[in-house]
Amino acid sequence: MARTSIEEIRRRELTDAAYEILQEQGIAGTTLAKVAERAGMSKGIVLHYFRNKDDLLEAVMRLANALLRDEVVRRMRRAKGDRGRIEAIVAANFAPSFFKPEICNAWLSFCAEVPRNGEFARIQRVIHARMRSNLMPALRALLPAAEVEAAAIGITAMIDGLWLRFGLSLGSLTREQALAEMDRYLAQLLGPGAASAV
Amino acid sequence: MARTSIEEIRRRELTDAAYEILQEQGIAGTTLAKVAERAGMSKGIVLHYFRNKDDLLEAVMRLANALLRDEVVRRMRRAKGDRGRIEAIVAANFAPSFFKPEICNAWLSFCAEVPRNGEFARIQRVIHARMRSNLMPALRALLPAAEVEAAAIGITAMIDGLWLRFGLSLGSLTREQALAEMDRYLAQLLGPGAASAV
DNA sequence: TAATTAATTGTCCCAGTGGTCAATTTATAG
DNA sequence: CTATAAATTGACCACTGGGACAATTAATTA
Repeated sequence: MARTSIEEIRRRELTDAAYEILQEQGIAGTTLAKVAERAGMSKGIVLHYFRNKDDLLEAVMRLANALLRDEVVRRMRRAKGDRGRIEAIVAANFAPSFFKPEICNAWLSFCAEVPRNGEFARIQRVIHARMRSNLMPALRALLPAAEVEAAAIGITAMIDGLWLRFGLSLGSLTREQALAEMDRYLAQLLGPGAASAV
Repeated sequence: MARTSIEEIRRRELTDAAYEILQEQGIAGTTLAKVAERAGMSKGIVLHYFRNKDDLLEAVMRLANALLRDEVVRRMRRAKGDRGRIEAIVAANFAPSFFKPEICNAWLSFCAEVPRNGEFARIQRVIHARMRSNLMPALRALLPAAEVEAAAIGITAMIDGLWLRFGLSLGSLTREQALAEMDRYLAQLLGPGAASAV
């Protein structure tokens, strides 16, 4: 059993609480006091475990990022073949446990601050880079070299676009529609493939 | 010559100033004091012409929206044929005067608040609805009925996704790449068409 | 048990914010 | 020129939020 220090536990509890509040209330609404209350602790403790508010928010984004990364990894392990790997990546991004309006809102709040927060920007770059490096090998195996780059951009853009629309227009875009749209796009790009398991 | 009241002038000056600050500093950074200073007025005057901060921000979003709408209208007028109309809509969304990181940041700040601001949500719905109603007639003329809906979602998602990526990953995605990506997508969707003029 | 360290609390502070308002300046009209 | 209305200012207020910190409590260790 892994030894878990109090510090690790508290940081995780506070990060979880902050993630919840962020989803509900956005960055401005994510107040140290609210986070502390949600976590059932005093406000003072928050700044005992995090240098400042930005530090806490960074932890939140790393958490959200890790959650997505794990989902992708889990599905890629099960995937068969290059096409299967790409479908796994897509499916992970639209997994029911992630593809929720509240989570989209959290990402959106985060993205909106990227231009003014160097560390946020760094995390963002890491996320993009990972997505890309997950996609590329399979795309290289499936497409002529000249098309690989454009395909990678296209897939990520389509994912992001559907997320955005999903998060904003409550109810007017369903998860099923989003998945169908991705399938359709992949079919155009890579030719018809097996129906992806959800 | 249209009679322009002082009130109209001031509101526009303040809205312009707020739009600038929003692009640079996000919603939280868009302070009444900063807006007033940028517009060369006193802080008091801002709340003389706008009920409150949200009211001002709404005006900003309506301005940004109007700027995009005008660009779309202008290009659609020049467009020939259904395919041309769709290309015009796309081209408008990527026009050099709009497709700028700062403007993307402003939109992002706005989108991030949509879930918590009813009026923002309303404006957002209007924008989506207009985009859709611009697209639909041409798509209906070009595609089998069963594909129209998915095509509309796909095009808007691709546009949004490219915008998002463009705004966030400074420099790693160029306007040219984004346009190429859209052309490619439209070609897949509607078959090869004339190279769209920029 | 005593001493030391770690965890946690609650208070205090201060800068900054949106918002109000009476006072003042400027324009308009009689 | 005067009176009235409109435009504009700047001082002021209440409040909130992030952050600092001394004090307290709980846990460890000797």
